[in-house]
Amino acid sequence: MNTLLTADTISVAKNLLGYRLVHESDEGITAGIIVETEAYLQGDPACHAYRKKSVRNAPMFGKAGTIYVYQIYGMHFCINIATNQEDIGEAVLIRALEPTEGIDLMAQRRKTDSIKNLCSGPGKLVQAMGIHKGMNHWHILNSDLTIYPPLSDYQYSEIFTTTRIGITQGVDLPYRFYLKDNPFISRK
DNA sequence: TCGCCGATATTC
DNA sequence: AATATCGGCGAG
Repeated sequence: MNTLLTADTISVAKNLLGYRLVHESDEGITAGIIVETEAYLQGDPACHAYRKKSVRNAPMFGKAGTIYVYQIYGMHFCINIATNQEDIGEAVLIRALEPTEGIDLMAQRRKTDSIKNLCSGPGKLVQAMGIHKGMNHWHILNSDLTIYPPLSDYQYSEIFTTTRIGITQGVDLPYRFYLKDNPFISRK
């Protein structure tokens, strides 16, 4: 578990696929399998930590496993997990989950009955899981929000690699990873 | 089903 | 002025 997060960011982004993200909230437990991630690296113009450390991107410079929650477009939130060594501003964006537990609660939070629409996007999964800004700077291995290795009987297909979604810089970098044929990713 | 567009706050 | 998004809308 330790080396999972301290490895280079590309490896972490790939290795997190299949892991389970679990949130034990006051409203109940929700959980899902990570099926889509993106890597954001040093020297990458799309990375929030590209220029310098700031109040917003500070969690990216935390030790591996530090949670980075930020607001986007004024109305949505996304969650990242910091990677690499402390003071290196890199992270993995969680983009989609395959819902496994607390689906009723997720549906209630998301105001939809479509399972495929619960966690198929970075803003969606944050809402469905009850992830909030207060988790910023927490650590993923020491929080109500945590990760567990894939269940022994969970078989997933190979990892596909593409360019990232929704960015206007670093558009050619192959830093998006998802499980082939998984119906819960953010886009085809 | 696809593509366009507005919402809305924080950062640059 | 730009943004690591989403849901609603209208056209096909």
